[in-house]
Amino acid sequence: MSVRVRFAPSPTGFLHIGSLRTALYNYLFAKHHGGVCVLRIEDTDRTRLVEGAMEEQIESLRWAGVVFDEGPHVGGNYGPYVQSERFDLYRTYGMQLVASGHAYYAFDTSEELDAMRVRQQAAGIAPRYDRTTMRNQYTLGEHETERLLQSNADHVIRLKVPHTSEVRFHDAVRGEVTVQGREVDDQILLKSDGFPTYHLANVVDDHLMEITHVIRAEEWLPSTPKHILLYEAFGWTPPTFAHVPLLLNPDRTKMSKRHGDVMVRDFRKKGYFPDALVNFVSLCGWNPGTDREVYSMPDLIEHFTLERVNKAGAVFDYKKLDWMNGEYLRAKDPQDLAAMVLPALQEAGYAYIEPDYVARVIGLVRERIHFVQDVVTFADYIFTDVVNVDDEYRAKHWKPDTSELLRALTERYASIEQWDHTTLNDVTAAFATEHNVKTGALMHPLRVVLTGKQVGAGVYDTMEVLGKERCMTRLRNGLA
RNA sequence: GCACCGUUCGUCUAGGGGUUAGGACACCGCCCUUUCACGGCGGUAACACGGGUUCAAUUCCCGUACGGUGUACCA
Repeated sequence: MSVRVRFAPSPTGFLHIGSLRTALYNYLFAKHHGGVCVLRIEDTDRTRLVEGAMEEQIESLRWAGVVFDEGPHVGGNYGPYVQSERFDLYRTYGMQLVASGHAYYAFDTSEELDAMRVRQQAAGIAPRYDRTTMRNQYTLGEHETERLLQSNADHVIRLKVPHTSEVRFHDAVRGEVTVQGREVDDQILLKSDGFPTYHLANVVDDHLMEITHVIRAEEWLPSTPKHILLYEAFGWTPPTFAHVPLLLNPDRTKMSKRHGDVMVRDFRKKGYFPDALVNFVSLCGWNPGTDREVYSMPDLIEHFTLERVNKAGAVFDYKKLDWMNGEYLRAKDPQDLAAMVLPALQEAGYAYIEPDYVARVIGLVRERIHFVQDVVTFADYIFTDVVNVDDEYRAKHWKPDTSELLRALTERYASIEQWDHTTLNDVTAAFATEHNVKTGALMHPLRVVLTGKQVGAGVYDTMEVLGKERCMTRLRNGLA
């Protein structure tokens, strides 16, 4: 049987970085096995819907390179792929369970349920729905139940958990997991608004869509027994489950926005490359067992296996991500990078600059920056002729005879025809020797006048990119 | 509280009955370099604890501790 997996986000906000990783693992697993990756939107909570969230999540996933074979945006033979469009289905299957005695009607109000939990906590017992004392078809009896249903009383349908059973399943990441039936709550399957809960919708859809492997975050592990029980109640074969570890904050709690950016769009906006982000995030909780750190999407697909997914949560290391992004920055074609940074240059107010020239600038400084768009501020003195001088830096290197020396050097430069690194180096070195000064006494002042900044690429390389004319102008103006 | 899951350098991780416990990020030092980076070399730094099993345990088993997740008419 060929592999079919799904990523099933809820459209309640922007795509979380942890969700991206879950989606990625699903995608990698599917592609590794030549299978199908499905996108399904779980919008059964009508109160938490956020308009545009589905589109944003799909866009973030597309940006990251996670592509789906089936989904609301691409179609497929198992649709619809949005749960609210499958509404009737869940009621049908829920009623089937009532008919077979695996589920039942309950009429409790939320106040009554709250009171029940308060009582249970006071008594020191685990808060779980008490089938024997609450208002449901068992305590109310057939007639009263029927009467309430006839009168359109608010009601839900709950799973009748066999409390004497033992639920056992094999998790591809964690091995055998066993839970006592008495620990499992009589979960609501159909809410009073007629929509299914995650648990019902999830099981029905995974079955109907012929999902073979459910790869999801560890937070789902505790409710998996409910799902297993549902498969059993329906008489269906459950898929293979794989609960992947969580992405964590530095304090090891579930990764949240309290500790930094967590939305994929935030990373995108900050200038991370999608391939770098994907590379990094795939290695949080999974490892191919080699010393290699850099993997392209095809590499990841080739090497990914569930067996090598870790059990423990992974703290998200922003610093290492930055390093990874730098690796990609240095490996990419400057021409491509130039195209990416053009809008930022325009936004910064600089006149149009030829992409070829921008590419040269990027080649000049990319060892020193983490993000492409850093070039805009890092090398601002190349995009404009306004040089903002770092006074402290100038004071440190500007000696009494510096101005005179530089004036003489400038006139020497005037005669240079081959304005490149080698010539500049030779001419400057010869000049230093003639005047009996160290080259350092020349280099720093040159940097001050030409760039204004202490930090930057090599002076000769910078001069080469700047060009003779602009260098001469800056030197003459700067020494006037 | 209860249930489930987890625990190798600060972080991501490799390893697995006998290893000098390996790599990466970060940090420190040196080299390269007239800056800062990049790169190269080197360094600091880890098997949570206690019992077993075994000739031998970081590795297997059991406890404990600590941590996380879950415990909704949310997903």
